[in-house]
Amino acid sequence: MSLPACAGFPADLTILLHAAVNRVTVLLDRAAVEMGLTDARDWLVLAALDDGQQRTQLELSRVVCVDKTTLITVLDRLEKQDLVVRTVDPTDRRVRIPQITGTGRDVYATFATARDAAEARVLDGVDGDDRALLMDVLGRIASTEDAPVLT
Amino acid sequence: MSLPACAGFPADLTILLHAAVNRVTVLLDRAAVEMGLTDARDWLVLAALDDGQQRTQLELSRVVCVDKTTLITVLDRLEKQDLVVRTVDPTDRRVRIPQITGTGRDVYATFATARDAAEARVLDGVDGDDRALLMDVLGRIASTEDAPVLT
DNA sequence: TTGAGATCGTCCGAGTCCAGATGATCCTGA
DNA sequence: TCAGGATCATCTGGACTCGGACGATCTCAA
Repeated sequence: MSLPACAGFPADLTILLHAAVNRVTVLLDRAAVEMGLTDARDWLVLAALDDGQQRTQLELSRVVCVDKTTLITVLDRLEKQDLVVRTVDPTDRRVRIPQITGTGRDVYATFATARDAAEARVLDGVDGDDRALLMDVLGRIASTEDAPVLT
Repeated sequence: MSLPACAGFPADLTILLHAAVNRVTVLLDRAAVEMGLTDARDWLVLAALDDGQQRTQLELSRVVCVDKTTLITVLDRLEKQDLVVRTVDPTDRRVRIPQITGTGRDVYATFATARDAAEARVLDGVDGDDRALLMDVLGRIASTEDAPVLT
């Protein structure tokens, strides 16, 4: 998942986005392995579970943008480390409700501070207003509707 | 490579970046396959070659953030489609200099307009100043120095 | 109650990725 | 000239990814 640092070339939104995401991913992967997680996906899942909302595995896979079959291996791993448990929904025995455990919450909390530090470093020199704008625009990009047809 | 659209959850720089990059990747993958390219990497490579600069394969792999062994398969594919040729550096017979062909340039040009359209749609409602700022900040994130040590 | 169809999590297999090994070639110093 | 080491592209083995198939379970209409 980690890639070499991108050298600069023709600046275009997509290319810059890729480069930026690679940059933070490298930092966060490093922070993740330092606390026993193997991947960025691990803490993404923990982050999604940390809000306490009950989600089915399928919903979870959509939320964290991880393929449902890949999510299984992530959950298997996290469950083996006692960071997560799969509970059975009493009203529907098909579905599993993954939930974060106490230790999972602890691990995620310490990771979150490392993550915030990494993000702060990466945003060094960008003032508050610009940060807010950045987040806003990114959020808007992320949530643009799918084009009905692409001619 | 394509992922389901990300539902919104705790907004954090990394998560938003991932979501945004997924969003544009979905759009661009679609545009790419419509003109016979299989992947985002295909046009990334074409984009890098389009500036006419002579690069060794290793340099190219660094520029487009693609593993050198994976780049080989990408170049094989592009070469088979006559979009690219591998020339041998006359001064160093070890290295190959991949170069974009005329048809490669044509394909990339038409793709570039599709890409610009997709990006424009995604940035709809963001005015010029904010766009410039976005690109600037992304560029700065992408080019932050590697931390010497992470304590 | 029963049957058809939808939806869940999981499994399987073909395809892909990438760290490390390999062979070809270059460079440098003796 | 030549040996030793560096650097290039490529190959290879083992791990990972993900579309499609599967069994279990639910829902709803008859």
